Amino acid sequence: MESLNHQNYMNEVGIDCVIFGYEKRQLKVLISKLNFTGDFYALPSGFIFREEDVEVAAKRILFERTGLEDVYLEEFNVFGKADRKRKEFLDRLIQLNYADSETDMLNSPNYKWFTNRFISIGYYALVNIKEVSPRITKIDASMDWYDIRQIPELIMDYNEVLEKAHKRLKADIDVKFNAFNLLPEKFTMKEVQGIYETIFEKKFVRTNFQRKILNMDVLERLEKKYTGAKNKAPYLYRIKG
Amino acid sequence: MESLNHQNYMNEVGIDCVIFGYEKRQLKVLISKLNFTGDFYALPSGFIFREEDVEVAAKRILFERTGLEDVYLEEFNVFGKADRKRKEFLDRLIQLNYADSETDMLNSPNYKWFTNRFISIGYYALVNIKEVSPRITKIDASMDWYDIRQIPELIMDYNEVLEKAHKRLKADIDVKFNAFNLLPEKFTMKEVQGIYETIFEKKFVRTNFQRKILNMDVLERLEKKYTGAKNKAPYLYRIKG
DNA sequence: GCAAAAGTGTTCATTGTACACCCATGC
DNA sequence: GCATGGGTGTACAATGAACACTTTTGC
Repeated sequence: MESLNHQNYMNEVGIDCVIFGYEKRQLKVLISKLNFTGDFYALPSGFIFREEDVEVAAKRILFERTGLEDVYLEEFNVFGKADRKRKEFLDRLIQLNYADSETDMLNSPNYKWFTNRFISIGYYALVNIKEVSPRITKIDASMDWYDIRQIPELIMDYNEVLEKAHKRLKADIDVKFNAFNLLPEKFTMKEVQGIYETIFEKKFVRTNFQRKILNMDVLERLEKKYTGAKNKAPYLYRIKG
Repeated sequence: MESLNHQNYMNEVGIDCVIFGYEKRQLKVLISKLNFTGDFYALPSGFIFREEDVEVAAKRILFERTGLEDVYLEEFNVFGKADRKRKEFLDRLIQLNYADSETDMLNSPNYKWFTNRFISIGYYALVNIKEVSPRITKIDASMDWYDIRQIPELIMDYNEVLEKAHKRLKADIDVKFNAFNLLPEKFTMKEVQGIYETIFEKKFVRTNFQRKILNMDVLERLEKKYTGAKNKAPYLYRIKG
């Protein structure tokens, strides 16, 4: 188990991130496979420096994992059960990876730190999947995008965390008009419709959808997009302001 | 400064409560005046035991202050700025109350504990004001209901906390149908309308309001309420389920 | 019967949905 | 011109707001 300088972190609070991306009519989530024997899948998470604002910490963690700054972020829930199955997960990890030196491990400061009771603050982020080059840390074997309909079994209570984030995203979209953050800066109405249809899992009538979105009065129309296709070129849009 | 057994509490996280009540067409909030020289007003708050679920802690704190169990509770925001003006408040309190022994005070464990960097989880509660007999603790001089339009200056960032709770309550009401929790078990439609008009600060047309609420399909109609007034007796309603 | 307040029905306006129609693009 | 897909207009339905009307209650 790698060494971690605990001193500088708050040791009762952490941050869990649900990072949403969109591609090919699929809503995707960034999930890490841990660099240990055994199939351990986790949401990107991190700790808060002693003198750091929580939101700043969330942005930092997001930057570390995606390389993105100025990401759309929303705090959606606190996970504060006393038992978040953290110990259960760690014991299994140690059993599979450190069978020989198990007793040493159980007495190490790292083990103590990690089995500490943690309250975590859940943030969800909306990113343009094309701009992200997932960065792995020492504890990740890989970081990949998973279709929200095909999420593997995650460690601890992360499946529940993910579910809550998804639910909250659906509720926010029609209120906060935030779906556009899943797209590049400029996009066509068809792309927006694709996102809505994917997230709500239903079709919208093209013409009425266009009016509905434009009536939100949050987009500005830009130049047309000529793709070379033999049909009328669609307008590009951008978030106002 | 009273003694507090820190050992059993998490020492980086706390809970702040915004307790809403309704009376005489006023939306009210429970605020404590601290038992110290100087006008220190605070929101009810508390700490979390090491092995206690956060939500359980919130319910416990609410019970301690109101004597109520099974209160409607909603987590609405995390307050995670590194500087929440906690030290600023404490220093002023000490200056006004312990001028003589100031240096001792600044070195006491209690002072260290209280000036610790705290992240707080904000809950708002909706209660039937008539059922509440506000209970003061040792640090409260009094606990009183304040009209939300006439809130005194609160310590730390509590005015901001209150504002966020109020904003969230307004947004939740039409989605979660939770306004009824401000009333007794049985209530008339006119009382419901009073709450809505107070919270949204506007009048509703009586007949349409009735239909709107009944169409939510969350109330069941009970017997009529005979008050002795010389007019048609209104029906009583209750939350379904 | 009368005044006060509760409950229901009816009309009109606003919004939402379905769909026809027209327009731009490249071959 | 023609096939393809984007943009606008229009008719109808559903919902919401304003208000008239009816019912109940106690004196």
